[in-house]
Amino acid sequence: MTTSEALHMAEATPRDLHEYLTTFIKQALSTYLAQEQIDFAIEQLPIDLRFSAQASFGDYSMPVMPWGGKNKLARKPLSLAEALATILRNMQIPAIQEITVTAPGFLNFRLNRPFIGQVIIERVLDAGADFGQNDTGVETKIVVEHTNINSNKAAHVGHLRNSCIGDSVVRMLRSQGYHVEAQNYIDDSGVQVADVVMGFTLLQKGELQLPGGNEEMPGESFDYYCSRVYVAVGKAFDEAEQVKESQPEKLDRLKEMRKAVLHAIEHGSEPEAGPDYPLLASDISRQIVQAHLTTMSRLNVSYDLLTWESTVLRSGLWKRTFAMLRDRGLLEKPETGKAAGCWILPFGNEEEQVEEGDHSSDKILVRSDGTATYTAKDIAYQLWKFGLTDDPQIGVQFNFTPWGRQHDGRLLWSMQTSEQENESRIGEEVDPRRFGHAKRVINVIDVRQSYLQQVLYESLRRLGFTDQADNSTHLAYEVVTLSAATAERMGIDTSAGHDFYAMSGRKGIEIKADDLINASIKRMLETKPELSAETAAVAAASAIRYFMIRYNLQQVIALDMDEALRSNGDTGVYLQYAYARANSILRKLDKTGYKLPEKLELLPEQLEQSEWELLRHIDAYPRNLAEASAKLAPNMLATYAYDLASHFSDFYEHTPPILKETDERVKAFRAWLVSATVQTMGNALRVLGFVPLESM
RNA sequence: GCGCCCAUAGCUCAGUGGAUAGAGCAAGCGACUUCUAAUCGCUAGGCCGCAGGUUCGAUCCCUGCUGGGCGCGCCA
Repeated sequence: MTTSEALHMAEATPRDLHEYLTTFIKQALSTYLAQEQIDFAIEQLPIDLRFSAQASFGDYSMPVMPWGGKNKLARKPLSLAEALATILRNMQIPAIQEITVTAPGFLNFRLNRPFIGQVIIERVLDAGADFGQNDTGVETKIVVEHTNINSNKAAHVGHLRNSCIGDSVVRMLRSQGYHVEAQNYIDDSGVQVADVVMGFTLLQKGELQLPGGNEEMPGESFDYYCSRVYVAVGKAFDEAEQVKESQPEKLDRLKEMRKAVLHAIEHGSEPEAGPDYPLLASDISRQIVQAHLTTMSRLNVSYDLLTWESTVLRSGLWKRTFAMLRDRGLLEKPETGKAAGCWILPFGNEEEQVEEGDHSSDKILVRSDGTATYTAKDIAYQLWKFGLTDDPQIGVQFNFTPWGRQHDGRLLWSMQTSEQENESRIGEEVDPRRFGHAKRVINVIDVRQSYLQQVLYESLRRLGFTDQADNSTHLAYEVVTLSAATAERMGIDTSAGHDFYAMSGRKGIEIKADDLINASIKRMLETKPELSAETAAVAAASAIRYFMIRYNLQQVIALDMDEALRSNGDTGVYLQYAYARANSILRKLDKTGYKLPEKLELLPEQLEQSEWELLRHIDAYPRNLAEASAKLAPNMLATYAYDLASHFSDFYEHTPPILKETDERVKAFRAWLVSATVQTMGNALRVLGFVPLESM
């Protein structure tokens, strides 16, 4: 086999070893079926090719036991495997060195490693930054909604899990060619914002005291300050609740005020007297959102569009959606019972009458005071994401204005009502069809809102939008809690002896996102004091992003500070370190004046086990990325990247320094291999949302 | 009560209808005059929660049970 023949193979071969071997297995199988005169559809036989469990078996193995059954080929697995092995051997495939059969029916392939290695390296370096990219999703638009923090307080680590998952999913889908729009939906018209607005008003009247002082503390950011205000208002409610027997007027006053603020925010109208709540609320929200965006940018998270709950309301989108729901007879307005005077979406089974006091599964969309619930607004928003609100029956239009340029150069847009035109508009008209109009919508929201998401999709279904309902995905993830050790260190009562303790933003029991990031940067600098501030920040971001996505989405994370800040072992820092080491080799080679040969020459006849392991993991990147993306499972990609880094470390430790290599063929091969590793690692890290560090 | 999720090494977690269940941390031992030791090697550590069932084969699928978490609000 000459180099040119090998190159020709590279073009002719499918994208990876898996596909390459699968092709031959199918050929052999069809030969076998003809030989044995068996009439059976090959597609019915699963080809379960994988890395061999042990190196002694081979490089790739496949069980044929599932094919032997009575309703399949009705053959003994072992003899079936033997027969296939014979056929495959006769095919004289140059890339396959040896085919063996082991009990109870495995077909094992040992490959011609130098030959395969050459093809793999060639393929990676040809593709470059595109290695792993896929065009499956081209011309399909997906909206991914994530982050979604109430605009009333600082982000905490729970929000970080959301944004890290969301941003990783966005990047994975983009790697598969999808046109992805990342939307950050701001709940700026709910009770939480109202409470902070109340807090500011009460502070002004001198009716509220904040622990730590009523003013912003030196160096305190606005979102942190609002967190204190929010907690203080929550406490005021709690205290009023406790004395409601003796002083009922205290609680009544607070509730009255909250109601007034909520109404004002929802309608956006200026009050005839008293404070301008809507203006205050909008001012607070904008500042807090900017603070959240700054926090997220520290983790390299960015968005395409900000959407606002208040905009959904004030544009009339909810009103029109409500009319549509009502006109189609989907809503009810009970005159008695718990939901008297509300507009509800009925979900209860009419056959079995719910007992008084029992829970009803009906969902209230409009409260008896006429205000809309979160779910209601979310239905309208979901319709818009699919472009369904272009329907003349709804026909609500929005304006889109630039919010600002993000840290990565991506322009962030903000959705506004068509009346808000006078805000800083720059330049030309923006086609409103540019946003939304998705084929598929993915909502990254924690698992506690599963029922609400179901209601949402069921509403679409009842409106007749069944395709859209089917194309809506609730990407549910479990919450972040505090480990017992970390909770105890924060002064939380841990006498109950639980393994973990839930956070509570309302009570101020939480770890704030920026505090975690700052602590991580500090730890990086303690570990390696010579690091630049920028490198430490990137390493810290990698550590946190990795920590937030390495778990199954169904896994509750009990955040432990020691664990989250660790910078060795199975961490994001390890990935960066491996990448930096690989880059260092290339730098040093370059410094010594070494130039990689233009063409990849024949590889050494024998490859080290560590070289081979690294090669086949590189080869498997596109397949792993595609699978992780299809399953919306960032943790799968994290695991892949860790394995790759780990195999590189193994190679690094177990082969002599390339710089001192005297055998030119070996030196060239290893240099090429490091190059391919750098390319693959770098590509994977970017999909994970890391900024790859060439040195650290 | 009803519904959803989780249970794998001391701890935190991967894992797959298939061969001897894997990492990291912690513990013990060892490797820096050698391309970055934020690394690597070795040792030790497992009724894969329990009991049935399906299967040639189950840690994985099904049923029941136990323990834990979450949801069931005119909050979001």
